[in-house]
Amino acid sequence: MDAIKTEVYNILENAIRAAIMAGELSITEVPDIPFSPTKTPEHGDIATPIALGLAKQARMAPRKIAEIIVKHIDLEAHPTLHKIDIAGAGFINVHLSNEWLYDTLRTIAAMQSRYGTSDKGAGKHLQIEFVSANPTGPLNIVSGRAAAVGDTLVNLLNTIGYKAIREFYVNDAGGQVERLGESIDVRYRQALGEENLEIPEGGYQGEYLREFAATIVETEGDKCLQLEMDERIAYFRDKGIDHILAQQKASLERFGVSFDVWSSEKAIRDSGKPEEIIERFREKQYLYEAEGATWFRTTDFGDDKDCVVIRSNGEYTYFVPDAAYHRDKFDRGFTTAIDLFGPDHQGHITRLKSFVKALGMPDDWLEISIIQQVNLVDAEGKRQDMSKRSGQFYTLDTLIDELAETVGEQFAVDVARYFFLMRANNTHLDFNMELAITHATENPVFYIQYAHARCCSIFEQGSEQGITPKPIEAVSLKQLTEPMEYELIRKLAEFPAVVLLSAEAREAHRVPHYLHELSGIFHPYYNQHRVLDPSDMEKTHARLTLVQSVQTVLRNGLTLLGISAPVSM
RNA sequence: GCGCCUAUAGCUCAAUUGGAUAGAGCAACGGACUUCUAAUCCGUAGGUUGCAGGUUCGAUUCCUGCUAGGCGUGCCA
Repeated sequence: MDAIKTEVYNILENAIRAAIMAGELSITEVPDIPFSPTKTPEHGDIATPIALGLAKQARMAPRKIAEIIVKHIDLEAHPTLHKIDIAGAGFINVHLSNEWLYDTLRTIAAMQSRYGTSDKGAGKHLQIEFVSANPTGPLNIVSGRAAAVGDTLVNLLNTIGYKAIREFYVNDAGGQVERLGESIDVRYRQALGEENLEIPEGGYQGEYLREFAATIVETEGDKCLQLEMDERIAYFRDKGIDHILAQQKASLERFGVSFDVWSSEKAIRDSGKPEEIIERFREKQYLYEAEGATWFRTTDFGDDKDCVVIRSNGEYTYFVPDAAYHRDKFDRGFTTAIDLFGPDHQGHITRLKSFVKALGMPDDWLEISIIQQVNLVDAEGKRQDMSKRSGQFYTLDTLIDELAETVGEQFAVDVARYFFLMRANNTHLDFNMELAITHATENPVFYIQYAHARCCSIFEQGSEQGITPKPIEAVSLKQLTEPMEYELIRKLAEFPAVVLLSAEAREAHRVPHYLHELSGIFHPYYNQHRVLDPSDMEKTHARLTLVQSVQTVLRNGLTLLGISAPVSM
């Protein structure tokens, strides 16, 4: 599609230039020619509203302009063009010749799993940071959404030629992990029979810490009580971080997400970089002292309030290591860093961007996108609170467990990933468990997977009848004459553009929608037109080639999403 | 109070970044298995794109002001 668009662009550009030369269009220079999507085959394959855009400047009716432009195009000289129409308010609709359709099939056949790739990214290094959940509890489903989105974005970016990596920032230092240590301490002592103990303010109430404490009692008995309280809490903190981090990793692996780099906040704190950051901020006069604390002037960068970077007790707030961490990313040579934040971090966006700017990095180097909250809706349609502190959160593992009961482990992961990916990042997502479980067979992901399985089934059936697909050079593609076949190929041709757009806009949800649309053409086609027809082998082979292309695109698309492409269902 | 996000069919959401008649899936109703898998297909119905202005050839998309919901909001991360 890209090559053909360029070709059409050039043809149109030359036509406009010729019209200007002939004195028929009173405009000074050839503008950018926009293409608009064609929603129906009647509008051709490539359309442009360029005549509408020129109307004012040329002081002429759009349709008249379109006529002039089209007059300067010699269809005979361009075999790829079938015909050109002027329609509506002055749209120029370009219909391509069938040869273009066949080329699409040839391209897919030649590129196979690489169909959809491009070199737009030119090998630039990108880093996507996502999930980055505190090591204080199991991953909840918002983290699951972030994991699915981040993982897919990396796939998409790598597909269009970037070198993108997945990174997880572990907040293994600071107040929250101290509360973790204290909470484990309480559970540990409770497990040993001590009474009248309560989880401290800001601590973690979840059942998982009770279980974890029980395993400590099992392996170490009561000997931890011999430690001083401070030492004991630090011991439990470190032990807890290791344990919970391992759990989080296991959940992510189960979900099909593996990170390339795990960064540690503690390591950043210990590296001396926070001190350098503070020094630089101080030099540039961004800091001031007030109320016993050190503040950063985020208001200089458009925030509504300044923020504390060094607390009155002398400790850094997490802003400092976070700023140091982002400086570190920059120093590692990434051309762009993309952070996927949870909904509770939106206040952090302006601050972090302020730090990035204050540290002399380019404005657009850091992209931040919020993965909005996931509301778990239960059978009664009631929303459930998923805060970690409340202790009644719903974890990613629980979600997959519950789905797996009905559809099995592999499909559970597939369904969850698809549900998380099908919505735009910045919209709130209602995850209706009841619907996902009881109507599992009506899930869009099955619709797509079934389309793929059907393709496979056709080949299996064919080989039983002794029909094996021929190489595309030996196939008479002219046999593909049905409108649905035309529609199908047009859709297949869109795939690389969908991948490109999706990656550049950081909008993973476009891919699931595309695959659903493609399946929505294939299923009816399958129902209405027989592929294997022993009485017409020419047509059979042409259709097999088409089905192979559909299969390839479905598989490539599902792979991008981390969803399996089953050969049978 | 201030900031960010959201508002589109009864429900959940799309709409190729400003283009042509705003599209899918659920839910509802009526049909199709002697067929390459019925996890499918065919048909019917569903809309003042939250409200009011503005920008222009053209707005679901951009701007302003409202309304409603969610989230965030100076020493947690």
